[in-house]
Amino acid sequence: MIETPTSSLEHALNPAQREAVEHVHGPLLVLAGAGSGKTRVLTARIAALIDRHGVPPERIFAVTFTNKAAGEMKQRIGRLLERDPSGLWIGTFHSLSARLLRREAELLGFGRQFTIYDEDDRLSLIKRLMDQRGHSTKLFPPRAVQSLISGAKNRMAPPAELAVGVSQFDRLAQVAADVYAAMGPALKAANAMDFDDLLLHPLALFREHPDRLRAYQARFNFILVDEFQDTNRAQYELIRLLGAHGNVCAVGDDDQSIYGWRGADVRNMQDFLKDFSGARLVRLEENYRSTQVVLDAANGVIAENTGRIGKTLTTRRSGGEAVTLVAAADERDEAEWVVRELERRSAAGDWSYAEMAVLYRTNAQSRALEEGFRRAGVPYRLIGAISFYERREVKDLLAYLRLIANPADDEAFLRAVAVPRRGLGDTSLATLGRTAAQWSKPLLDTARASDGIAELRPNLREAFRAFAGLIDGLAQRARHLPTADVLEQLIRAIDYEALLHAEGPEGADRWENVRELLASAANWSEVVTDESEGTPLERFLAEAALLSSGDTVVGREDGVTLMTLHTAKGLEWPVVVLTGLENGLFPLARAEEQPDGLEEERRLCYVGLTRAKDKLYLTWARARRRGGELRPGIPSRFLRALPPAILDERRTTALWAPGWTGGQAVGRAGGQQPGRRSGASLTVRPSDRPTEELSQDAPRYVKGERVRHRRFGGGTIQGLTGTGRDLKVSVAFDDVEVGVKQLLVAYAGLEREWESA
DNA sequence: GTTTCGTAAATTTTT
DNA sequence: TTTACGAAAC
Repeated sequence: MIETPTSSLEHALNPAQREAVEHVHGPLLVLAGAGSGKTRVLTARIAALIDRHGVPPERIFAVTFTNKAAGEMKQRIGRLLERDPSGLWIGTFHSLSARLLRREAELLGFGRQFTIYDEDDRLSLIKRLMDQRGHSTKLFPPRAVQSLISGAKNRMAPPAELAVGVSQFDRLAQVAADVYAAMGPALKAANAMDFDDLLLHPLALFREHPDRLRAYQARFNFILVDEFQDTNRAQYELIRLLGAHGNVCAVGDDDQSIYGWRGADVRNMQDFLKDFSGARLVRLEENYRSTQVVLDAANGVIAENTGRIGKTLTTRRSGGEAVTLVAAADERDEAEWVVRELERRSAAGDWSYAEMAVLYRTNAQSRALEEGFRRAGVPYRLIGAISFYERREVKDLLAYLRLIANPADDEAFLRAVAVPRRGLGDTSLATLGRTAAQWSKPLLDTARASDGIAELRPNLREAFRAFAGLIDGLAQRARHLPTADVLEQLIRAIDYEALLHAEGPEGADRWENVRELLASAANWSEVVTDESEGTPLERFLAEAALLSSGDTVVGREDGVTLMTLHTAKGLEWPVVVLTGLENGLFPLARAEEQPDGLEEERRLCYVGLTRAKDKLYLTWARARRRGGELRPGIPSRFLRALPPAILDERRTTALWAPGWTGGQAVGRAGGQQPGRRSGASLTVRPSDRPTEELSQDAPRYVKGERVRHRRFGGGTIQGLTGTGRDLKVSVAFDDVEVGVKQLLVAYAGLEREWESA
């Protein structure tokens, strides 16, 4: 990340940037191209508001895309001001809304101690509601139901609207509408809000209590929104309401809109100009990040999109190292090549590992990469794959804490009651659930009063009562003890350490995570803030629920960064490797089907390319294991959009080595490849072997391909089965006497006709 | 009849 | 890493 001299920051601003900083009153839309210094503008603007215009920090409402970005921005502002901007409201839409709602929950019929349901909680609630309401979870996948409901919420559409205009045969939409209608009351009964609710409830609050809207409008004199292209309609509405005074600065880039699948709507950028009349439009088109070569690559890709607002990015960094495009045999070979190359460049003193990032479309791809880095002993850090707070042991303990904070949290109850096993299984829990529904009480209350449940055997009633007693006792202590102490007592009470260690060697790692959780709980107890925004325990839980994936780092600080393209938004590195550039993976097959989806994938590719300052590597594999199956891959259509003049095309040695068969030879190559001397790859002139043609031998042998056998002669491949050593091909030989044969590739010694020719 | 435990299948991107 | 299913154990 670019470091700027602290005191003289504004001198470093170009005219457009300065205009964005100095336009203080009235609406402002900043169209900020990639790498055009928008973070710098935002921080300078906030610092100027406070320092030069005397705006108290607590009157500024600044929305960032991740909490990490908020933290960094706050630090930078602090450095500019040479003091801590305490009181400033800065964070994601979700965390700012949660903070606001904590103060106003009671007006909406929620308790102040409401909990935030994460994706898992919501899904399991949906499943339970479906069961309760007699909808088959087999016929109607809960995930599909959830995504319909979430989509409706993001559009601010009520349940009834979900089934409107839908064919009466579209049972899924009808089921979703029914579950959606039941979900509101269920969430309220559990005193819980899901991610979408965090955005919708403030709107309801402002609608039902105009005085609260006026109060917040009067409080937040200045509003800033980063990554505006990725806001959804509810978020836009929130800004429109809070920012009715017009002092709203929105910063975005329509070419970097990559969250359409979760309700983000680029139209918000055009609507801003309509809804905030007299809005000033500032374009930041000078890129300070990348070489011309990198920008040429990015522009080539994004130019294929239609309906762009349009802008021209320029850079003074003419030229630059060519973009290296690498064809690999499979994902393991791809990882190996990437690791070797990065190792080579690090050894050559070109860049340090911390200056390099490897990006991918799906989290599943991180595994092969991680293994490659580990095998080679090259340090790396993995961002966001599994959040700390998503680990089983952490979720188990957080479920207890949630239940202690909010006794109505049924999802927390169901998780906590199952760890450790208490002899209370599905049947008993279903009975408890039915009774709770009859009594209109949360599960914990029902468990406490389980003596009144005739259907339960006495020992089960006792087990429920004991569990409720445990929670009640801890809740009692939570009133005057710090969170960390409560957590410690809880761990002792359920003998969690022994439970983990009984799981074997893995349990020790898990126990380490528990200790880490204890440490972070201890940190939190120290922070003192306004009581109206919740107890330390409540804020600790909210923080855990709203942490973004980019906030969770595993590995060495000085290592190569590994993360998804989505997580990489807003970041930059001197060296960026984009992996898995194959049709069906990037762009994803599902997205390829609709034009909107494809355009969004293309923007995602643009985001990835523009993360690079100096050097881009692009890799694709001719075969890739997906879901245990080895599948052939062809180069991504995005690669065709790259200007040939800036490309340096290569293939890995594994692809050159004769006799390579599936994954088998890749392992062998890993041991003794003479790679490092010559850079582990050979340069191929594009004209010699067009990438389209190269794709045809993936994996090495592919259906329809011509091959030659020592004894049987020429033939055509009919099909492939198995992987690695067990890879079998069925070949229809030209000699009708021979006919169709099943051959084990590893032993058959087949040759490809074009190689032998 | 229940619970628990083993094995197998499945995952786009994330607040 | 959960979730789903089947079988053993209680």
